Parts: sequence; structure tokens; C-alpha cells
Amino acid sequence: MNNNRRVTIKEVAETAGVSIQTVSRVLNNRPDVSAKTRENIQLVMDQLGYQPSKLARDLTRQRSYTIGVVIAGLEYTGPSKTLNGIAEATEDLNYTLILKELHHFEYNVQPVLNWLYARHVDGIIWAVPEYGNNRDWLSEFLPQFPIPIVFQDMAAQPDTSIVYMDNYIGGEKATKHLLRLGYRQIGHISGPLGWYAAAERKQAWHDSLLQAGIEYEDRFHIECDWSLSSGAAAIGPLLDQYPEVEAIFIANDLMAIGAMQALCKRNTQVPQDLALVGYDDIPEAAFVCPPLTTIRQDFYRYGYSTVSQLVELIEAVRQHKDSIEYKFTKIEPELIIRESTIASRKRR
Amino acid sequence: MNNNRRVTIKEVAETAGVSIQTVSRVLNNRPDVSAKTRENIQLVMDQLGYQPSKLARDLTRQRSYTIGVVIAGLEYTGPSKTLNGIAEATEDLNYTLILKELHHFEYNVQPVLNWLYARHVDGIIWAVPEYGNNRDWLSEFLPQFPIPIVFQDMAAQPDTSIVYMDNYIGGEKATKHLLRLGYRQIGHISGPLGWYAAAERKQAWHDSLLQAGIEYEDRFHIECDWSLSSGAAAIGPLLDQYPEVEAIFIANDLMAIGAMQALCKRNTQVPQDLALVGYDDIPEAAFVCPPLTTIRQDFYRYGYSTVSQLVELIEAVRQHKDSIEYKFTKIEPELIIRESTIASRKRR
DNA sequence: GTGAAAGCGCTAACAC
DNA sequence: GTGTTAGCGCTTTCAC
Repeated sequence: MNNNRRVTIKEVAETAGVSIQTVSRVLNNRPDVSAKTRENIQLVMDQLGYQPSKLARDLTRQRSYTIGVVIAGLEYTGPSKTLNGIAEATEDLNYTLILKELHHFEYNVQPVLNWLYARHVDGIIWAVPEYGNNRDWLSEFLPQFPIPIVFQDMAAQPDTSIVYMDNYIGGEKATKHLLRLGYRQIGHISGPLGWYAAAERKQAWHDSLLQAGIEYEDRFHIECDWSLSSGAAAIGPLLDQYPEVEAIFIANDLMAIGAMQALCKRNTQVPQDLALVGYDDIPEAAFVCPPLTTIRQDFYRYGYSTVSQLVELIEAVRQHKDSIEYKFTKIEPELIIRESTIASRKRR
Repeated sequence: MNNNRRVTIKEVAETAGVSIQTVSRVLNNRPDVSAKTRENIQLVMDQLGYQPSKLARDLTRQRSYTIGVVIAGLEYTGPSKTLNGIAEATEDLNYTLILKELHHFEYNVQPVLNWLYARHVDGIIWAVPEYGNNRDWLSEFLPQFPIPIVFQDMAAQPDTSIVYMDNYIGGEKATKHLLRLGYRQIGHISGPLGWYAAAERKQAWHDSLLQAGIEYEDRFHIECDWSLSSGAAAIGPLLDQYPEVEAIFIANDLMAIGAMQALCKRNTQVPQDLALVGYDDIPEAAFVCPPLTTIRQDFYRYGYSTVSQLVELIEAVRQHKDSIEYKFTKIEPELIIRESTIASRKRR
């Protein structure tokens, strides 16, 4: 490892026998440099192995082409796939990505915002899922914050750009699929209801049943914590207490797989005795026995779109300064039908 | 969104009626400021909502406390968990993380290195797995590159810091576990052998058999592509051709689960007819039927250690400048015994 | 076409 | 204790 100092624009200028300014022009592909000068400078740059400092450049331009991503729960499939999409979009759009990972879903906003501001990011993606009241700061801090932000996973808000993975539609698709197959006694295992996503899915289940003219039973609902083991633990007691339940919409695949394991042990057949719909379409969903009907969420696209949205917003802010158009973008999940659901025997 | 210009140190100084330098001193917690002045300046900072620019600071200090992470395959469990560990360690050590995601495992090194250099990162983590000859550039570029790098997933090299998830030991643990249970005809389904990790695991399988005095059969090996479907596709033909195979070490859990699905369909019982060991310990491994014996890799810790290693290296380089100590750190995976392997009936 | 001067926001070195 | 001067490496403005 060589400990050379950086080669600077000044050195290039001196070596090439021109002014710093002329070198800068070549760097920025300005037209007003003679072909000969340009060529010569280019040569010197290559020889010296010159690499312009983005730090210095960003400082003078007051523009960094950098976006800050605030995220949490990277240990879960959803966030990590989302980040994957964000990362690739950032690359494709020639931005730099600064990652700010929160250790918890609870956090203090102001320090994070300041942290990002200090780093001159051009825009921010708030990829922390809405959970409890962790969005209460919005109305307070946001109006006076000078950097554009796009939020993920959040209810619509005025003057706020949001990209939303439509959990309500997803819950509807899951529940209506079961209704279509003839099931009537449909239960629900939800995630922690403090999570916006969990609440939306549950609401959709509830609404779909009512719309179908079915007497809604909140008894058929159990709140779990997204984990496989919580799903495994919940299913038995639910069925013991309400043996009339014919089908269950489970708010994620992990819990659904847990439930299947538990059902296996108590000799309850899926889908003959109980139909199951999951949520997420994790890779394993297609391979459990029987393969799981589920709702597929395209997290990669979710992340990717969020970046596009943000870059649009950044441009808008830099130009018009006034008539900013805030968008609420929805991404619709998809029903994937497999063998954990079939037409109900009882009702046919 | 408010479009205020940044509040600068100059403004703070003027408002507080002191020089810029004094403000800077307060900013950096220098002792040589009177309590009274300090207090006053602090007050002005708060009132103005002053946030020091890290850009400007980094530029003058020639030190950014930023690390660049070059990574690929974020759609897979391993890399994404590793990134999780990297991100948390970076936070804990008060560094900033710039993410450079490569679209492919093949890449051109020089531009990536330049990209990072332009951003003044203090150090680099090369988290792209060694694959084919994608490390050939090491001897060429590295010696003249001025920024410390720590590599992951790579064979030992002189003058290079490496954190290594020990695939050889892992392969050994898997194979020896089967041997200990009494199996003798042990097959192997590997990942693409161009991958260093895949090659190491296979080598360990090979060596362990020889050490046990077993005539080694390369016929019992099939090369797959890490995917679930490839595992599902491979297992049938292997057993058809070599029905004498009693156990298989499969190089990742995804392929192992695929294999289990395929075995299920052809009515081959695991572990009675065939014992299976996977690799990775993905969450689902514990819940397939039967639960999968596997090798657990602590990717989180892997990522975390790599950052610690890098920060140590950065400090070393900044201080001694000469006697740098390059480390080869191994992380040992763990055997997790479940029900997909039991004592062999045939041999007992 | 090219260059000189000023400035981006901060810190380091030295003076007082 | 506090201020002055000179950078860090680049871009912008405005001359020539």
C-alpha cells in the first residue's frame, strides 16, 4: 500500500502548463477548450493517475448526488430485498448511497436527520416501516427540513412523497381468494398490530368478510410477532378453541410455515382440514408441503421505485422550488395460488 | 420543506461575536476556550440550528471516518446478513458507510477503486465472494493503492487482511458428522466450483473421506448452482445412478430443501433411506420435515468482525506507516444436528 | 480559448 | 484564551 498524497488538480495544471481552471473545464467536459489542450491535459491526468476529489467538488457545487437511506430490520427478508432494489437503482442513476442503519424500529429522529444533513445528501429515503407512533415527528420536523425525503410503508400524508406496498389490497386478495373458494369461517393470524402493515392486512381481512355478508368474528384473530415460532405456537390453541375455522389468512409466510409444522404434528391436513394463505412469497413458500398459497411482494421493485421517486423529487425541488408535486405511489402485491388452498369441500 | 441555505460556522462566529476559530474549537471540544465563551457559542449554535458540514471538515482533515463496502449478491441470505453486521459495526464505531453494490460477481476493479478513492473513504471492505479469477487484480493494483482494504471470503495472501468464513472446517464438520454416524457411501452436492466457498467445501468432503480410509468416489458428486431448484433436480438422477449412496452433504440449505422436496415425491425417506446435511442454517432449515442437520454460519458476526478488522487496520496505517500487521481471521461455522441425520441402520 | 480571484465550510499552525 | 493566516481541492464569475 503506497502512501502517496493525492494528486490534485493543481499538480495536473502545473504539469500540463495550464491553469487550474482549464483542467477543471476538461474535467467537466466543457466545450470551451481547444482540442489540443484538452488532449494534452487528458494525457497528463492519465500519467499522473489523477482522480478528482468528489469531496471538494461536492463542497463547491453544493450538490452531492448522494442519497441517504435510513433503514432498520436488515435481518429480515423484506428490508434486505428492498435495500437491494435501492442499491441497484442508486447505481443505475449514478448516485452514491450512504446507509444509515437504525438498531431499532424506535428511534430519535432529529439526530438522524442532522447526521444526514451534515453529510450533504441530496435526498433521503426513509425505509423504516411505520410502527406505533414512530411517524409522529413528521408534522413537526419535516416542514422545516431542507432535504427532500421519500417515505416507504406509510399511510398517505399531505405534502409528502410516499411509496407504499399496498398491504390492504394484499390482505383483500388473500381473503377474497378464500371466499371465492367457498370458505366462510376464515381466521387471521396477524403480525404485531402496532405495525402499519399488519394493521392494514388485518383491516382488509375484516372488511372483506363484511363485504361478503359474513358475520365477522374477531375471535378468529390472533396477534403474533412475525416469527416462525409465534405462528407455530398460535395455530393449535386457535383451532382447539374454534374447530369450526376452515381457513386462515396468515400475515406472513414465516408464521404460515410455522403453523404448517405445528399442524403436521397434530395431524391436521392442509388444505383438506384447513386452508392456509401466507404473505410475502419467500423462496421456501413454494417448497413446503403442501406449497403455500401466498401474496407476493416485489420488494426489489419497491426499493427501486422509491429511488426513482426520490431522484424526481430532488430534481423538482432544485428547479421549480415552488410547485412541488408530492406523489403517493402504490405497489400492488400479487396473489400466488398453490396447494395450501383448494375449493372447500364443506361448502360445495 | 424549507429552502434555507446552510448555517455556516462563519454565521455562528459573527452572531456570537467571536472568531471562526473559536467556534471551531467549541465544535471540536478543545479545552482552550473559556467556559463562558463556550457556553455562549453553544447557545448561538442551538438558536441558529447550526450543523457543521462534514464535507468541509473531511476535506480539511483529510480523514473522513467513512468506509466503503463493495458487495454483490444482496439478494442472497449470506451477503445481506453480512451487510447487516457490517452496517451495525459501522454505526457502533461511529463511521459512515458508503455502499457500492456490484450488479454482477464479475466486474472491473479499477473503476470501483477509483470511485471509492474519489469519495475519500478511509478504508474498504471487499465483500464480493471470491469467484473464478476475480481476484487476479490483487497483486497488480493493490500494492499501489493507498487505501486499506479488508477482504472477505478469500484464500490467505501475503500482506493482505482477510476475514474468512471457514468453509473447509464447515465441510469437514458436515462430512465427519456423517462418518461418525456410520455412513460410508457419502455423496456431495456442491455449489458452482468456480466459487471459492464451494470448492473449499468440496475439498473438505473429499479429504474427510480419504482420512477415514474410504475409497473416494468423485462419481458421488454433482455440481449445482446454489438454487433450490438445482438441488431438487440433481438428487433424483444421483440416486438412480448410485442407489448405494447412504448420505449426502449438500453445500447449502436451499439446495438441501430442494432435494428434500424431490425425495418426498419419489418416496425416499429422510433420514431412513438417505441422510442429509445442509449448509447455512437458514431459518427454514429447522422447520422443514424432517428438520435439517446443517452448518450454521454467523454472517452477522462475519460482517461485524470485518469492520473491526478494517478499523484496526486504518488506525495502524495512520500511525506506524510501516510495520503494518495484516491479519487472516477465521470464523468457524458450527454443526447443528437435527433429524435429517441419524445413526446409520445399515452399518450398525 | 484561457486565466485570476473569490469562495465552498471547515481545521491547523502560529501569533498575540 | 482568542484571532490571523493559510490551506483542503475544487467550481464559479468575470476578466482578457
